[in-house]
Formats: sequence, structure tokens, C-alpha cells
Amino acid sequence: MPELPEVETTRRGLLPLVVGRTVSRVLVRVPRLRWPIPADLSALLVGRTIVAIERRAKYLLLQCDTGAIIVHLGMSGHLRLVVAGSRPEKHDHIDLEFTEGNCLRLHDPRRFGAFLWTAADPLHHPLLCNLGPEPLAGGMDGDYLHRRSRGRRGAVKPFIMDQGVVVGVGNIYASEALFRAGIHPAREAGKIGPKRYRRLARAIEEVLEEAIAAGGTTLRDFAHADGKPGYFALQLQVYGRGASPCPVCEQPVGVMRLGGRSTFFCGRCQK
DNA sequence: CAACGGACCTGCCTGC
DNA sequence: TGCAGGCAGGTCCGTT
Repeated sequence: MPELPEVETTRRGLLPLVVGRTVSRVLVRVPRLRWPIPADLSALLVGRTIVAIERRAKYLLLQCDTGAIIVHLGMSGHLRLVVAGSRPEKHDHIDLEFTEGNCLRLHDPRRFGAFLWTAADPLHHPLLCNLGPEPLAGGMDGDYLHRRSRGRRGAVKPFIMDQGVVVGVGNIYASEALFRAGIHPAREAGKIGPKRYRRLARAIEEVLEEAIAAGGTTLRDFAHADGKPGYFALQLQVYGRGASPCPVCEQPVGVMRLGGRSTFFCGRCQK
């Protein structure tokens, strides 16, 4: 579910509701996520104040006065702020209650997400220290992608989804960005020239920015911090639209599998 | 290194 | 109606 725009939407939604709050109680209903939730989470967090919420790649970093909570939403997770004491639903695994009365609740049916604590700089955490540049922070451009792609024999779509190359691009926005750039998703990454990579870098930035502006993409269960959906699904050009006409040339949108993931493209507009 | 498949989970949809 | 199979927004890990 969450790619960069959904995680960023979550961050922006939580920001005014959570920053400055102090944890009064921690409830863990199901401790088994991708990695076990720290057994002493309550002892680690009660009494701490959340001073900032940052995002690195698809990770949310809830910075405390000392240390940080590292959250990943996996495929099916979302964070919402609810009234403390409200009845949990199925798959509501963690509650962080605040002294002010509200409660930050993690919901994640598939449990591919993560909820970890680090006392050190979270950017040095093993999960975060090998990530590529942020696509919306100026560290990623066409020349960078071109350089990183040299010698890569695989398809360009898995290449831009490689979080060690550039972060935040998941399965939806990879198809969308390649469509916008006119590049076929199966084209060999190492054989694409600098000019086309410049176009691709621009397309990635535009698609992610527009998706953030729309509040992300809700296909099934993604929800904002207040429970509302994101509306970028309405602007998707090819993702999930197999066999319907290409919005540019009206040829049916094609579907193929790349790197084990469904991939949508127009065989006429993308070369 | 790079590439690939399997693994981790639940829910939902399709087709028999 | 029931059940099997396939698929879903991620990414780590082991094997080639």
C-alpha cells in the first residue's frame, strides 16, 4: 500500500496532532510484525515526548527527546490518531496513548510493517543506512540515474524500484513514471541514455509530487491520519488499468510481470 | 556486485 | 455454498 506519497501524507497528517505529545501508555496487542515489536516498548516509550516526525524513504521516524521510533507500513499498514479508549478493530496492533488523551494506532492486516526503537540516530540504523537518495530532495537527477544504471542488465522498472538506487518509488508510481517518461518498463536499465534518464527523473518527481498533493493513492485500505482516503487513484494513467484504452493513444494498456510485480504500460507510447 | 525466487501474512476476488 | 488458486501498495535473505 504505502509508497512515498502515502507515507508523506501520513507524516503531514500526524504532524500537528502528535508533535509535542507525551506518551502515557503503550498497548501492544500483536507483537509479531516483520520483526518482533520490542518486548520492553512500554518501558522505552512511556514518559517520552515526540518532538518531530520525519520521513526517510518509506520509513516514518518519530523523533523523541532521546531516540526515535522507526515505523514502516509494509504493504497494508496505516497509522491513525483516534480517541484514547476507542474500541480497537481487527489488526489494530499497537496503541500509543498520549497524556492529552488521543491515541496513535497502528493497523496492519498483513503485518509486513515494522515498529522499532533506536536510541541512536535512526539514519544509522541497519535498515536505513544503505538507502539511495530522496527523489524530492534534490539528490536524484537524470545524470545520477544514468550513472547508477551503467552495467545493469535488468529491466528499468525494477531498477527504479531498487531502494538502494532511489527511494520511495513502489509498484504504482514506477509504472506511472515510466509511462509519463515514454520508457518501456522492460527496457534494459544499462542501455538507456542520459537524455531519457533526465526525462525519467523529472517524471518520478512530478508523479510523486502530484500524488502527495492529492493525498496519496487509496486502492484498498490506505487511510490518512484522520481516516480519509487519498485521491490520486483518479489520476492514475496506467496502473491497474490493464486492457482499458491508453489515455494518450487509446491502444489497450498492456500488463506484464517484471521482478514478480504486475506492470502496466502502453506498448505504443513507451519504447 | 547483480539478478532472481522464496519468504513473511491476511483478505479479497474469481472460477470451478 | 465451499474451496482452491491467484493476487495485493514491500523488502529482506539466501542462492546463483
